[in-house]
Amino acid sequence: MPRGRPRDEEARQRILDAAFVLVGSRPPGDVSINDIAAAANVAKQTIYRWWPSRTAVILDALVQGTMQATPFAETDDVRADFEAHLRTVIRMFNSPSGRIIREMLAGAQTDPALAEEFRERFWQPRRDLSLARLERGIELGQIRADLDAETVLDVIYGALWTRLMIGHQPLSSVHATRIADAIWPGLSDD
Amino acid sequence: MPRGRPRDEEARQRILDAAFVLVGSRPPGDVSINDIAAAANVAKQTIYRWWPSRTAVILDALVQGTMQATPFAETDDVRADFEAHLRTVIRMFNSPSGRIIREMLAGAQTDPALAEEFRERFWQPRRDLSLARLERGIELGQIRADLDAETVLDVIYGALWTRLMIGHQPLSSVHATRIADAIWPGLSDD
DNA sequence: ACATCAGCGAGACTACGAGTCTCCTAATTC
DNA sequence: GAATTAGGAGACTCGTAGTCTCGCTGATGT
Repeated sequence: MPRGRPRDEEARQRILDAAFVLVGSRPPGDVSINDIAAAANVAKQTIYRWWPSRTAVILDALVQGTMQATPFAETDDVRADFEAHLRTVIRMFNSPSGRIIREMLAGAQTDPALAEEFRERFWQPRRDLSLARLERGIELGQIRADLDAETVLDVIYGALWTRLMIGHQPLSSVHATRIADAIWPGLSDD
Repeated sequence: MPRGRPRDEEARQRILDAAFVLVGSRPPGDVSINDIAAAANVAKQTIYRWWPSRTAVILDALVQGTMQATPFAETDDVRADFEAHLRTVIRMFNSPSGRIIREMLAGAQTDPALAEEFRERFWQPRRDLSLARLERGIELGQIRADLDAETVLDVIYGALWTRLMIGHQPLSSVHATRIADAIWPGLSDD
């Protein structure tokens, strides 16, 4: 046990919860670090003792609050699995998590360190899951083997991410089917 | 002719040029309105007399400086046209315009008015060009007619926009071919 | 018991940038 | 030449991220 008063784990949790709820429910860019501190019943310094910046807290809140939101089922129909996964991602984008992701992306454009952390902690783990499923689909002979895997994933999920960030069209679950309809004939190995 | 001293059109141009050069060449988020005013040899008030906000100036600079950067050739091979267009977009994303777009997207996440203006003045005009080419491809019998056009464009270009914003992988012109390779077999009408 | 150490709440304080205001001068119309 | 609007310079306000200080608290070590 280290010297001194131990960290208050409950306060830590209150901070992350408050960040998630506030940023997820208010107009984007509208939540200051003071707001989070007040909502968590915590002093600002307590936040800065454990996180290096405002965005770092929010990223933590996002990672914690969105950990299990997009599970990847594994049946013997790879297309169906991807379509189902697209639907979970769409639901997640339309939830508070979607707002938080948008804030993180905004920050990432002007803060390379945040961008790196976002990719490492949020983007890449999900990406790896999708990649594994894609490779399994190739093994199963359901997906062409001659394509660049990163590109295939960019194509599949890029449509969603772009709508999230540009907002040129609404994003609903029918979109999952439409994307699969457009892409799958070109991906399938027959 | 209206009363009073006429607007200094040269100053207007200097402001837009300075904004384009500065934002396009410096680390993102590193250009203040004072920097632009100084570089353009202009008083800050002169900027705010004509633009409502910092981001509005930069969006104007982007629109003006990127107007003709992604022309859409029309041959009788629709796939080749799209592939060529993807290459021009990639080149544009890797130019100063790309940095400016990233700043605008960052701002758009927290400023709905900017988001709307970005879509209207930058996104939609290009989108309309792509849409027209896509519909022409359908008429020519080179592209399936049963797909949702917006989704097809999301899929084609979303891969690029996502790489621009996430930065998980570099974006070079070989990517244009890879995207076409992955998508076209599913789009072509045969 | 008591000193020591680190965390906590409260709130003052600093740094910085967006946007406003003021003052004076310049260019144009009536 | 009076009125009007723009431009340059720079002070000013305001809000927020992040720092600092202070008195207090909950642990450990002797």
